[in-house]
Amino acid sequence: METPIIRLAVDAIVFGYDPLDGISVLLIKRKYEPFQGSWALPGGLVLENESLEEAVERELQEETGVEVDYLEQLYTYGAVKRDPRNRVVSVAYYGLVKKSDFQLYASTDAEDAQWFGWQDLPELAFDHQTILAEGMKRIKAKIRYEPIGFELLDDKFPFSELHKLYEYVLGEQLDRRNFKKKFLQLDVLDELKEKISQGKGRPGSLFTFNRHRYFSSKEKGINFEI
Amino acid sequence: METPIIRLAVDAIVFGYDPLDGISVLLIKRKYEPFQGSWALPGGLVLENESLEEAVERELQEETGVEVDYLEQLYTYGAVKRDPRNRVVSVAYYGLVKKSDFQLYASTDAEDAQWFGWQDLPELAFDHQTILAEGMKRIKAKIRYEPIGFELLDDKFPFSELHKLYEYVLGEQLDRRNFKKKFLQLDVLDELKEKISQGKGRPGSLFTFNRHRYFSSKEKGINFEI
DNA sequence: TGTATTATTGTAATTTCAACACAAAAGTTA
DNA sequence: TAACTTTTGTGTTGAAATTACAATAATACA
Repeated sequence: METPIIRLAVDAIVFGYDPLDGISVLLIKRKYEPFQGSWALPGGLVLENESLEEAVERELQEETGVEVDYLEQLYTYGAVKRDPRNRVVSVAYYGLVKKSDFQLYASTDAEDAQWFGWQDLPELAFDHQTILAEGMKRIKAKIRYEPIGFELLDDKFPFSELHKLYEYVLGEQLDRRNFKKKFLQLDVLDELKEKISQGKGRPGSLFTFNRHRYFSSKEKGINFEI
Repeated sequence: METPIIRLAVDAIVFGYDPLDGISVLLIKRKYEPFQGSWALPGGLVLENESLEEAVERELQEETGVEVDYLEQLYTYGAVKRDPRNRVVSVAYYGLVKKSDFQLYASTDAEDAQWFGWQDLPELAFDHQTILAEGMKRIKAKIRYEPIGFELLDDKFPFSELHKLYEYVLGEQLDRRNFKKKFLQLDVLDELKEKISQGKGRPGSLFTFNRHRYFSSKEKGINFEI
């Protein structure tokens, strides 16, 4: 029997955050058929001598100029007819970035690259709608038991920023006082002496995420949960 | 640029259960190089006109004669050198079966197929050790928030069986009374009039899992959690 | 200087949960 | 057939976590 010809691709959901607009998703406008002119997740074929993660990073760099701080595998989509022309199996990843860190540009296979508010997404090519829906589900679940939120914030941040981020991601209101109490109990934040004034109002202390304490308490089997 | 040649495979972790031995894993002994004679997860290359799930089911049937009741994707392994000879990316799945439902047989690419107690596993070929470790982690997490345990029990079962199963999978003691209280609160079990006597002791009622009630409460956003 | 705005801290009421005790219904023993 | 062992069924309780809610402090701005 001949080796079957199956092409292997990666697709990436990049969640970007900034304190004003909340969570956005990075999409590209396709330059070629199929689905020419449609919006789609960035991605492309995996090369023979690169790992899946390397493929994602390369494609993101080529198509949009973005480098992710955090990347995790989501799911692999293998329906026979998901690509109308060839058999393409795609491994989907999702990544997190601070939106302000990048200036988008489009090149190679993309005609355009743009952020879309996650309440306000266009129709997508292929089965990318499904992939994205799954990704949104995953990040909502994940942020409750892994401290991935810090990938989206500056190194030092006032508590209100963290609070706002969680409300954006989970799409619900969280009592400010209880949220803070709960989070501080996890003992993974350091409060700095510095205060920051954001416009008017009483200035808040800045906090940093203490990775070291997080990992050592994780080793001890204490698990993060919000 | 030429289309890269990457082979796509599937591997399956099959967890089998019976009330005496607890959880076991189905392994095959490899007939051919590489890793000839080693134990490995059942699996093989995906054909051009079948989905990933179909590939898993076909390979399991061919190599071991087992049909799974429940199948779920685990993770995709794509390190460049995970197969010493060619570039093979493998999508790993895990499945659940009642061990008593099958008589194992080996054929095609397998020299032998056998159940191994999950405390008592041999060395495995390729990166299958890693895959299996991930699978065990996943099932432990999953059984706490999805009612997958019922795939491993008979249609009607005394409560003690369910309790024992959870203790096997989680590897820890669970207070019988609290476990039962918690489980009944989920309101997905029906208690039958029938009793069953298992040796000595007071006979217990038989229960069944009410799929319908489970799915409709899931739709309402009520989530299962033990 | 007063007012609007945001941050910080506290506490009482409620809910949840783990630990435990005991009764009921069988088989086992003598 | 009575005493004992094993297993199931049901309930109680105290500690801990969660929730709801309000008063005070520190700044910007007019």
